[in-house]
Amino acid sequence: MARIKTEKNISRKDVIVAKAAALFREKGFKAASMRDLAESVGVEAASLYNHIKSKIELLHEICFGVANKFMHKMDEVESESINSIAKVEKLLRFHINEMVNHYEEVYVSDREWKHLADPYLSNFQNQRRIYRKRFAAIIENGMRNNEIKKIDAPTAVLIMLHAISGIESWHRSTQKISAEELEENMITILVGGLVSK
Amino acid sequence: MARIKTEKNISRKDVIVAKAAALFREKGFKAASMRDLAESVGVEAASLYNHIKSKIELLHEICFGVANKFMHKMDEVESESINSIAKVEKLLRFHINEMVNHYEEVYVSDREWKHLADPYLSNFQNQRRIYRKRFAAIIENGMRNNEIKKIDAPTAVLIMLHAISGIESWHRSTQKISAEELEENMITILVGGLVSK
DNA sequence: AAAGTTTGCTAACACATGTTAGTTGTTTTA
DNA sequence: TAAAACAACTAACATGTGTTAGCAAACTTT
Repeated sequence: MARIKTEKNISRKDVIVAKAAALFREKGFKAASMRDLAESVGVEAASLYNHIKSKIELLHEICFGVANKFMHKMDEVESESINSIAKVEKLLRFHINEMVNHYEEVYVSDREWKHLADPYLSNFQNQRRIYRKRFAAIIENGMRNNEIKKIDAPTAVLIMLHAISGIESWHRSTQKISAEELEENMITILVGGLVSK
Repeated sequence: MARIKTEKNISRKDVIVAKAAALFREKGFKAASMRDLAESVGVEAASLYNHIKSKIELLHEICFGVANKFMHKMDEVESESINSIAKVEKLLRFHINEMVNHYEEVYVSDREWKHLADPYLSNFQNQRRIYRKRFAAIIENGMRNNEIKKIDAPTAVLIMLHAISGIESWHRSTQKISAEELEENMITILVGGLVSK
């Protein structure tokens, strides 16, 4: 009857959520079973329910944890007094770093949110829509200032966000360039494609 | 006992595969049940097995159908006598068009391939790896000719391919710009981020 | 050390899943 | 039009799923 090990300020639930993120990332939400998760936590499946309400709750935790983090960053960046390109770059670097350092959660939030059920589903979709609108607004502002070439801002946002989700392939690959190189390369290409020359 | 309707040169199996692609795209491979598929085809679940061997076979058909199409295009483009940027642009336009016009299949092939089982899984992953290497080789060639700025080619490939998969969001969105505008915007940003100025 | 609380276990349930067997109806072929 | 092939149906099975009930062990508090 070995207990789930915890460290200071990390609840057993947190441990389960983290393991769930890794598992959902690997197999997908639907394909990952509670028995799989239990094994990875080192416990019987039923025991998980002493800490969580349901499987879907794990997905809530992951998705909204990520969504909130990005929304807060957006608040922060919007309120800074820097030009639009700099704002875009700051957001991109944040996305890249999150994708590199909190791969599992971000990936799951990105790819598995469709398995959420209402009202969480609508809520999540709303947050996403709003986030992208705010991102697009920054780009449109940059276009008005002639920092950014004339393009469709929502399309630019979509390209950038999805491009970053490509870091998945970087993680998977065996001969990785360093995280710093990756970041600089991505910024070069993505921001380079935006600036008006 | 209404039969599955077919047109000339389209087998009942083709109809099922197409419906499966739509369903897998909507719900994900694991979450889509054979009973769901049967309903969408207009038949009982067991009847599907007169035309297909298994659920996973449907995924094979979709994934390798898409993979082969892209590989053939790569053959074609590689053998053309045009500069590297033009090759990249041609490939990108092909990707964009496939994603716009054969959304379901391409999306499923992109997102659901991990549910393949060996030996198909390894085979598919191999094809992907090879495709990306060939794409990266074109970019590296462009760098040697000073058409393309000095960047990590595999990273550039990864950005471009994932950026295009963002067309998913375009499909989902209510106020779409036209497919032509979408294509031009994507090319502007992606190719613009590559060219050395 | 006793009492209370937390966390684990085993067993089981209800249900959804992919798939097969056997049969009946429908088209195509001879 | 009879025979052969095809494609649909109903019924069922085996398996895997998320989850609950009830109990035992291990911490925590008093």
